[in-house]
Amino acid sequence: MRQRRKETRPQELLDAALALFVEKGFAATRAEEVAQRAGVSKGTLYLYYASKEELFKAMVRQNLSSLIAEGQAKVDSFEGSSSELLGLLMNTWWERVGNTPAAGIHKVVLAEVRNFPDLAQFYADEVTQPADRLFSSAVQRGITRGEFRPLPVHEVAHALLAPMIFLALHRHSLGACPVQGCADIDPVSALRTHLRLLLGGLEMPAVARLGRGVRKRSSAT
Amino acid sequence: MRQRRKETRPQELLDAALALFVEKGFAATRAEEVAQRAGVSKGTLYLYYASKEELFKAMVRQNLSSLIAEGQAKVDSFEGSSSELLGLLMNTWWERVGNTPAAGIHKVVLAEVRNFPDLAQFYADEVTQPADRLFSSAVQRGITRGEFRPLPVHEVAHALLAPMIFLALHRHSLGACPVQGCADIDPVSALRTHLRLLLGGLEMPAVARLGRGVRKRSSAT
DNA sequence: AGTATTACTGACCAGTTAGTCAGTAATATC
DNA sequence: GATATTACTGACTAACTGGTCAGTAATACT
Repeated sequence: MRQRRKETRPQELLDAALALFVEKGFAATRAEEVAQRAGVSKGTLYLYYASKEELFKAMVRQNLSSLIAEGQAKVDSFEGSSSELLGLLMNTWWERVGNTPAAGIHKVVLAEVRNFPDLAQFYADEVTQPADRLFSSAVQRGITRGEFRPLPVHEVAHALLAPMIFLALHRHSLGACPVQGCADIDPVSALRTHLRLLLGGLEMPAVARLGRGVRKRSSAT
Repeated sequence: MRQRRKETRPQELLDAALALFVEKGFAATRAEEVAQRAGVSKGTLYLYYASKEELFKAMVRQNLSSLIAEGQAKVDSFEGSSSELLGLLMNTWWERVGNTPAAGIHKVVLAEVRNFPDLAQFYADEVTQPADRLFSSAVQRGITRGEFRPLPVHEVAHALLAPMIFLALHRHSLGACPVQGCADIDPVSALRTHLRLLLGGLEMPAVARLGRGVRKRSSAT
């Protein structure tokens, strides 16, 4: 039985698109499949979105753009220590992105931007750069307040983000496959270990904070 | 002019396959394209490899399997400190994998295993698990010798590997696209910062090594 | 030179899919 | 109830691709 529900179609199509694009990738997902999952015909899909690519962009905006803005606001108004801020950011990211289907968007973009050049600029403007600003500003805050050593901000942000995103990528690729002999790691525990390791190298040594000079560490310069 | 060069065809096909699979992905690369790049016709490609999938597997073996075995040998026979070993491993990985087209293989697998389930088990057996063993054994060595804190080995290995692989992934996706306003980071410098951060959290504090008790660090447990 | 062997070719087959549009039926208006 | 509007449908088009195989030509052998 045919239904007319102009208001709810876009959202239903975006939900279907997220699930299928993440599972199968952009090119390998058929437009008709998205339509079917949303309970409409292919023609209806093209009534709401001009092309598969526009559907994808709309889906990215819905799932990532708002979250990043929210996180930036959190950084700008945070009151506690910068180590706590980093922990909060990481946990929030994991709950709101890493542990949801949205994390799979990274996988799709990573894999297919080179085949769809238009998506590159879109994703850089809409996701990559705002996310980088977000984490970099949190690190910069720690350095400015004398809590963190004066390391290169972007590189530290990279070291923070990379294992999280990597973990998320894994869950949507090899981690989602039934593979023998591959012991899965617990994400939450891994992130805790990761943060602990990084803070060890990032925080000012206690001695330096007391003004008694910097302890010589590893041979790395 | 037609040529008969039975001996060199497989290598030429593998080289072409690596370049094209990395650039365009597995599904999006046409068999005929690989053949053309190798200077033969599509029929010849199928003379040497039974299917596109077998071609891909052969290409992975050629480019990754030998390197991992070599690295494992290096770990097993290493003499210096474990921090130096980690530095050596990371630099070697970057020179031999991260900074070569081979790094792009990760991207392809990450993106497409779910559409080609056979590849999952293959890649886990041939690459993921050996590589994990390699890095884990280096971390375990440090813990056993009392140089590193007794943290979860696999999770530390993950924190080590992830930013490297992530960097390599980036160079073969968004990093390869002409995008406005995206300041690229210097890989070598980023890896140095990364190792420095991790060793900060990984190495035993100097006080503990002298047997004067463990200094309390961050609030993380 | 003539013959046998085989590396190589490319037209072809069967199967796929983004996007279109003429037509259908569910609602709104009178 | 009749008419107008429009959300929705699905057959269709045009273009593409993994894999095949009958045939071709380069080399090896006699």
